[in-house]
Amino acid sequence: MARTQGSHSDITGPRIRKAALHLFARYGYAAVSMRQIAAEVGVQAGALYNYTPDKQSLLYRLMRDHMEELLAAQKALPSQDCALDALRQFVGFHIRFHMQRPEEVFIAYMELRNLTPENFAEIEALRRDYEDALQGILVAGQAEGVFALQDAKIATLAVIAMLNGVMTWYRAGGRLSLDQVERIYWDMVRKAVAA
Amino acid sequence: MARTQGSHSDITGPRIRKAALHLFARYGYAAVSMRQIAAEVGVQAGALYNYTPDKQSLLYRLMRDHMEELLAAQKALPSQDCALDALRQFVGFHIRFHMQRPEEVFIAYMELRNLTPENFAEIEALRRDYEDALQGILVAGQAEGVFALQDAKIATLAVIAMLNGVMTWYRAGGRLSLDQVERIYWDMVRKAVAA
DNA sequence: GTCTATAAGCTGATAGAC
DNA sequence: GTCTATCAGCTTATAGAC
Repeated sequence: MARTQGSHSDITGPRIRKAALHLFARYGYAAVSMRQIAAEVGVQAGALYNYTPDKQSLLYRLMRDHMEELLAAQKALPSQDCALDALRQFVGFHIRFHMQRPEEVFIAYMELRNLTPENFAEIEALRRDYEDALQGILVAGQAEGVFALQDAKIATLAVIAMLNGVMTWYRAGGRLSLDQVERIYWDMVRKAVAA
Repeated sequence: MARTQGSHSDITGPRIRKAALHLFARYGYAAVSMRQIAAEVGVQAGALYNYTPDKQSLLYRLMRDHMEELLAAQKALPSQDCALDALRQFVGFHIRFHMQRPEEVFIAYMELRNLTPENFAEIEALRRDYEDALQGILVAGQAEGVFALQDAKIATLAVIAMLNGVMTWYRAGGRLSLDQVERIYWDMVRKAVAA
């Protein structure tokens, strides 16, 4: 990957973020050096600082971009006539969106503690926005009488935790197709919150 | 915490592991140095190597001790007459055991990738033993006709993922008591696997 | 925009004095 | 069993040549 001198501002930036994404996901933010990232891209370490002020900003940008994409995609979902349909849609969306970005998802919740307090607060706010979308569905379902929950906030966190569990074991080409996984989880979520 | 010379083999070892536990849980294995651990204990860095051959072994021992305690406690649970009672007991046990050891639990699943392949395989085997205990309950319940699951293995992982979610938000002295938390989760788990 | 060279400091681990 | 001193190598980030 060693390269000679030249000007590549358009492509080096994305390549740096992609290399950081792979390496952070695999070895963890703290265990990865700027030199490793540079080597993966094929530049010297000093060149990275034309694209990021420091290592922390690299991590923050990866996490912020991911959370903003997640929120934008969730907000773009078609509205549904009833809470049950909305929940089914949310479960399917959540599983598929996260399965398509396993590295971003892994980083987004493994590396929270490596953010500065300021950056952490911003990522947390985005995460709460996303949780609130699900909580809104659950509360609406309670009002409709189709869901029965002892505590809507905990139910929200429990559903997300259950769905995120997929990431720890699912591998494309394994025993189950994505459609099957989606059906299995939907069955459990539906029953868990049912009246 | 600075100390003068002396012989303390009986207490220094546990103190080192406790310091490593706190620091690894807070900052992550890769971000914590042997000097930081030594400073927390009140010895010089070189002294640590009387108790551990290296940093990796310190992490491995913390994780192995935790998993073995978890398995021993789970195996010591009184046997139940029916799968529903066994599942209720398992849910209560899991929540309470994990809430009492938030740092060990956090390390046990955040630092898996920092284990050597050999150590990782051993911890994974213990984790699988624990999952198998829950899976046995779910399969027994299916045979009894009280549970209905599309896939027992995924249901096992989903229930554990949901319960582990407690760790991310529960704080002692918060809005809910441990008993309430237990009841809320039991309600959702029970319904999720119900026939 | 990338390079080389460097600053200033930290890392895990070891050797030998006491 | 703990200390001090040390090794060899790594770290993030910057300065200045090209």
